[in-house]
Amino acid sequence: MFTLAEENYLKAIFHLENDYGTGVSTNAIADKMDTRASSATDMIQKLADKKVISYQKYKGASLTKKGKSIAVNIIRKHRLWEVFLVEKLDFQWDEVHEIAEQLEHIKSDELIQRLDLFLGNPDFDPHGDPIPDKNGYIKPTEKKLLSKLKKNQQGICVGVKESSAKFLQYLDTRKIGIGSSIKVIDKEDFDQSMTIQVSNKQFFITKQISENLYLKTI
Amino acid sequence: MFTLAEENYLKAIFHLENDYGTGVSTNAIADKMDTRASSATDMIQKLADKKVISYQKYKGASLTKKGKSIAVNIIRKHRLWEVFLVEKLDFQWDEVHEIAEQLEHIKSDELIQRLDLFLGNPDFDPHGDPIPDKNGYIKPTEKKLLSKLKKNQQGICVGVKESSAKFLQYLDTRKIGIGSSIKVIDKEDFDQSMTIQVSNKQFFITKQISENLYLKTI
DNA sequence: TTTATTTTTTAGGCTTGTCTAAATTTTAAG
DNA sequence: CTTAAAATTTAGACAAGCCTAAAAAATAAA
Ligand SMILES: [Mn+2]
Ligand SMILES: [Mn+2]
Ligand SMILES: [Mn+2]
Ligand SMILES: [Mn+2]
Repeated sequence: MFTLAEENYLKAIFHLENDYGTGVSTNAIADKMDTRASSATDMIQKLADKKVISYQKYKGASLTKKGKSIAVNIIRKHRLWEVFLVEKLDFQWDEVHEIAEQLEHIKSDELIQRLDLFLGNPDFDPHGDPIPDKNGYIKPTEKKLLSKLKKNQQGICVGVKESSAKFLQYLDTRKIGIGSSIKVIDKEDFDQSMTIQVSNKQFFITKQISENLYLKTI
Repeated sequence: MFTLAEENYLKAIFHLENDYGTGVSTNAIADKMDTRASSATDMIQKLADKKVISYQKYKGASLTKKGKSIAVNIIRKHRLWEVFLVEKLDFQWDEVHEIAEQLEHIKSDELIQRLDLFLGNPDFDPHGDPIPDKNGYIKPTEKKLLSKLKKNQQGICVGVKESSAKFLQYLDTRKIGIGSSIKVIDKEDFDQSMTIQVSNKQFFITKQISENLYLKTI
């Protein structure tokens, strides 16, 4: 059985490997966990002892099959609970992450299986992130950052890269959400800023925004 | 803010004061928490420092107003989650306690308020225990142990004193649940055993059973 | 290819919550 | 009232997770 801290480290390593490739540095882990490098080293050594990561001194860490499976299961729980909070309890998408951070550690396979059923076996969480199935399989989806689109291209918003409350609230003010149709009206070469159209309204966004919105192009 | 361990001790002290009166002994607490007396003493001292119990060396502990309020809130959360598990996820009443023991520590007032609403502001949990309202008020209900009934008296089962999975499963085999109508057909003076009737079936129960079933007499 | 900088690990400490063993206090017996 | 037993507290230790400061290794610069 794994402690809350261990589970959080495994999840962090999973996301880091996902985002930046295999072999995660001590500093990267410490950064993500908001702890000191020495604390990260301690935990890395413990996780290596438990065979959930492979690790050689100074060479970074990678999840083993077992470690990955644990991490994915936590992510599955996190995302299912987020769906519950939004779909059943009417929370907004910017309010659910912190609560799901707690709920993801509740230990009961039966609970998650029943929750999944209760929610109608959803494929995505409120932020557009895919929900791994009970075997840990994550269906690959083709999605593209808005920043990669050229003038006159368009698509449907299917996810956010950043999912901080701040960013999500910004999107709310612009009426952008999962399912929104977005078209690039104009793109500035110099700073990658864009004018986009969202349901007959046009406005200006910076690169920082377009780099955090995933679209499915049509 | 209170740690998980602190919350569990507060809850234990609340239940002990409820069951056996004010001023709870170190041993009683250690017993309920399944720890050693020395560990209980450590925690008692910490909780006294935090002003959530009043305590004098060798004299036992009692919850302060603040401590009681924290304890009741945890119990509220526990019971609401139990309702959720049974009503929404179709768990049996003997399967929910352990999961609720975890869920009761999730920290979010908003979550509990919304959960309460989602469940239709239930008054009782699946074991017949009252759910404190958000101000910590517990509506007093008149209920009587089956063991107190005399021959030919009857009532409706409104709760269980013991709520171990074992006991609940025993009740299931006899088709006894919340709402069941129970009549005392015969009572043996010597050992307090009874013959009872539950929906046109009669059977024999020991004192140990009748002392753990709450009825509302009619 | 040395030297300087950055990254990582180690050493030693702290807090929480637990334990065993021993000391102390209270309560029960004689 | 004195002694024995039971309850409670204290002392000292340990694991988990974190920290700071210092040492060691890897990487970058000169
Ligand atoms: Mn989240
Ligand atoms: Mn999410
Ligand atoms: Mn319960
Ligand atoms: Mn209950």
